[in-house]
Amino acid sequence: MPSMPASPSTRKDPLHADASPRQRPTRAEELRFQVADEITRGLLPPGTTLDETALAARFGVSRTPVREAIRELAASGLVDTRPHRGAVVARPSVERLQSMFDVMAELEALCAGLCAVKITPAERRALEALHAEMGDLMRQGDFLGYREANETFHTSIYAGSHNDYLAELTLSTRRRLSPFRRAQFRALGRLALSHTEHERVLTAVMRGDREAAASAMRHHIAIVHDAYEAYAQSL
Amino acid sequence: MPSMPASPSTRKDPLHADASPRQRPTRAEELRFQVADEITRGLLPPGTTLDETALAARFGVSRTPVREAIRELAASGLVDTRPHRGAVVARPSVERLQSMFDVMAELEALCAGLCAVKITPAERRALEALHAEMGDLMRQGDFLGYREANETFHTSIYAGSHNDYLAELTLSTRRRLSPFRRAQFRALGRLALSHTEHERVLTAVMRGDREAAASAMRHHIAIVHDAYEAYAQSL
DNA sequence: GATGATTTGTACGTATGTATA
DNA sequence: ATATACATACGTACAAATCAT
Repeated sequence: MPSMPASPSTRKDPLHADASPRQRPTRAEELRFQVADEITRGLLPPGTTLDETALAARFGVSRTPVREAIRELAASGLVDTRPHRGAVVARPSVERLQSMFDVMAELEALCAGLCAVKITPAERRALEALHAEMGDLMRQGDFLGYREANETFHTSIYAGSHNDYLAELTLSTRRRLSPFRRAQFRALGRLALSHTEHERVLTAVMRGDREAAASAMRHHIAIVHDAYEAYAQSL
Repeated sequence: MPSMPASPSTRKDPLHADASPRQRPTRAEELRFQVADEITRGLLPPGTTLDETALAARFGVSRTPVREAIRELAASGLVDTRPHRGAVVARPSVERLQSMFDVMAELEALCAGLCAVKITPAERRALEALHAEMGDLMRQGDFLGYREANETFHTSIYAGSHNDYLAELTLSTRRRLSPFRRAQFRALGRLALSHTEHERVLTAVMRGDREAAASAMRHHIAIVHDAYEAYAQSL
């Protein structure tokens, strides 16, 4: 009795670098995943209040799993909760956003640096192939495709660091920031610039040059950051 | 061990470095805080199973807030949960522990580096005073006192970075690692060495030398790490 | 500022899945 | 392997706090 179209066959999200060893998913877990996805995709913009009863009704479950999902989202930083006052999608101040971006740049740089030293031949090939593919997507002006591949590129760098904890921290930070990076690749110029930055990261990684890789990635993230400072103004 | 009933007067938490704006604490929040504290203090060693019913009975509440507290602890990484199979205090593998220490060193180094550049005069004075005090504690062989002051020293460095998000990440990582650093200052030699390392960090910070501060802190954390590698072996 | 409506927090009962004999 | 015991997951009812009037 699928009382709700809880999306049994939605498009499989390739954004699955979670730490939980997927057993049979419980309702609370599905909810958490679903809501987290909607937050990062921008369907639930920062500041949106998350009404327990409404969510429960929407997903055809009781409030209990909804509450647990919200708790977890709060612990992961995607939502803010205040006792007896409900939960809202996190809406960090401009200062905090700046902090997060600064840390993001350092974390990504650390990943890239470690990646340059620890990447395996197989990962190396995959990364090169992905970069080439992204070149095509860029030339075709396929913003959506590039955006998706870009996620894979970055998570591949995280994985290449061969430090699981670092990869988790970086991915978690990336997700927390994703609601504020929606308009990232709107212009073709941005896309080309991003690709050039990637190129620098990639060559440094391929050379095994840790410092250069870190530096190039730090620069790349800073560029990305500048791209939507305007958005932050609107807070 | 007086696992008293209801206990409406459990308000003795002097360990408040949390990010949430303290309203009236809810039961689930108190539980989370309490259990987190017991985990980091080593009273609930890694691998301990957290029985919902037992915890509920022990704290004189129903299972509902216990479950929510456990969920949050799981999201923060202090406990591991598997669907329908309960929760246990996190017991990372040696490899993962290594990952976490490596990241810890980098995060602390980043904090120290930023601190060197951004510290305020007031913070500067407080840090110097604290360091001097720790010198006394060391000479007196006051392990417990030093240990406590050491926490303050490090969190002061985090705060001095003036990057709230970085401070949170670093503190969170420190907490996750604390169950594995229990035997840290057992020998006087360790204590003296720690103090010398702090001295190097401090002078670099006072000089405003970002690179030196980061480097000194990275080295310090690596030392600390080596100090209880033996412990990790026992996993 | 007090009161009623609404929402969150907690207790408890039941169902379901896991572990053990 | 089947059945039994038990812990967890979920639903529902009620209490408490917030907010709207």
